[in-house]
Amino acid sequence: MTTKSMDAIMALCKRRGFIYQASEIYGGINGFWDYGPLGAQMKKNLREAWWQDMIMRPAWGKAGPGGKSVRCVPLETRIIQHPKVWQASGHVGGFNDPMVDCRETKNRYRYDHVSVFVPASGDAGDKPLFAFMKDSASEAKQQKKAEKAFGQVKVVALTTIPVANFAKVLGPDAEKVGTLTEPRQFNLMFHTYVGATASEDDKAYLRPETAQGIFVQFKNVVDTTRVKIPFGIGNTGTSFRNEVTPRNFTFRSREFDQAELEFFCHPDESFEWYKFWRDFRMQWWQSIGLAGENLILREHDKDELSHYSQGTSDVEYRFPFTAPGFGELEGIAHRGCFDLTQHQEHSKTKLEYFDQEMQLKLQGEGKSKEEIAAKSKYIPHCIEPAAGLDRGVLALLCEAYTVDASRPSPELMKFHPRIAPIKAAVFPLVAKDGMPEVAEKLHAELSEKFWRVGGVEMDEKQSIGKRYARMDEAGCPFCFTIDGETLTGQTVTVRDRDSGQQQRIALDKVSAFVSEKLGM
RNA sequence: GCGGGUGUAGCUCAGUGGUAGAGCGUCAGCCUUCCAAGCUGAAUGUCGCGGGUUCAAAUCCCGUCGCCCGCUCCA
Repeated sequence: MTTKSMDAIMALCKRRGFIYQASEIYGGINGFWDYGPLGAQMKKNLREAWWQDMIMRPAWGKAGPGGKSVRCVPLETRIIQHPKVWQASGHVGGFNDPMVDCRETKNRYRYDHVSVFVPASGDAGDKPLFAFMKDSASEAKQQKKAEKAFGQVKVVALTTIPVANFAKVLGPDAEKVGTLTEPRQFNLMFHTYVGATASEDDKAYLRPETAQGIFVQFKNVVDTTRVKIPFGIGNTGTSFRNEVTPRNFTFRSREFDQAELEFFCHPDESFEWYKFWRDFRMQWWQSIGLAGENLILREHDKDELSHYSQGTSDVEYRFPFTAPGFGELEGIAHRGCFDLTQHQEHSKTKLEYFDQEMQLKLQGEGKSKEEIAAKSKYIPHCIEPAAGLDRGVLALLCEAYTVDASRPSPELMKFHPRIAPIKAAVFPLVAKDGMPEVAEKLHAELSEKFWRVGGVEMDEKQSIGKRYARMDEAGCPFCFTIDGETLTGQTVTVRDRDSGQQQRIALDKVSAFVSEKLGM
């Protein structure tokens, strides 16, 4: 396997209008990317495919565990939620830790975890202060040095030492003094202010994930839509994370779109549903063009799991910049009842589900009242397939990018027809002899039929080779050419993008041909 | 955040102090009966941005921003 050139992919994305740097004419802004005309359509196609296959006809109509039908409903929740949402979810608590870096060793430490040996008497004079991490190798080493320097020592927290005195501090693993940076906040959530006065009381966050909106509206959906467990709620939209290091083209962007499903089920069935969604999500990515060995499903090890999770898998793609490793496209997590329980506690609102079917079933089985009550009223467990749409687009771009030196136009994008932003193109072989008129008519017919799913192009300029080449880079799967035979025999050639092969089909069968290839 | 690299036309890049260039692409015309073909012509740049040195800066200096690579981080 040869690794594709990320530089070449990025150049093509710019050149053909898939992806532009955000705010480029102002010098760009780190971690943000815009989509050009082809990229915007392509990303829309990906989102539509997700919406169709996860909400409108979940899992392609497959039956779930126990032969149960899979029902999902859509939801659209806001980027800005009540700040308490993020306290309940754990995002506020988990990511507010100030850190200090060591310029010498490149180590990074939690500011409030660093301790320091100082002289028991107080004044260290011009001798250094010895920082260390409790229960690490640095503790004994620094203690020895400190006792040699001061005799009696005591331990204080680094937080008690003025930053101005950091110049005298010897970092835990450092050889030279004064290598620790001032403490810096690493808060992955974006802040904003709600209301024009923008005081601290108005502080709010831009969501770091779309999932919490689903949990927050879980009760409303249950109360107003007649859904019954098991069922899913899908939510797509933009999320924000202040990534420490945005890197690798759009892979780690600070603003990105997610497509998340929360599938709620009875705790006893949750593991079966987890496996169901895990396996389907893998098949789904394969179905839209990530069919090769670059896509893997990776089950997390036990020690990687969150404390509440009974299982997590990642769908991972081998990007050119991760190869030979893989990068995450989607995580499928068994989240237990963690999120609903958290929101129930923080909001003081009952988020239990009353399962009448379960009650009737248990009654029929003659179970005790206590058991029936316990088993038919519960906080549902939740399976979360959470996909990154921008990462999906990036993986599809990387997978599609192909260089074939034997072709007159070596670079082409082998998009799956469902994802391709341009679905078909119509060319008159030469711009005369009545061919443009026929082409225009066919173009109008195809546009009429397919405008909902993507572009249909018509091009009569320049040589036929250039026109094919342009469509290759845009990833258009089929080009139809009107030639002399069209005028006499009512047939056209259809050129397959990936093979360059042509076949003749009847002019009046072109529309049906495209429909079939698009699976419509 | 640290270290290294880099930034000139849409793309790839040349240009080491003295009039901003090439190839490709794009556009127009001609030609052209199937693969970036040929001919002619055209448009496109605050040389990433800001400051400084200089008679003169794409070029030297300082700062800054973006991108790439490595480290670090990544609920």
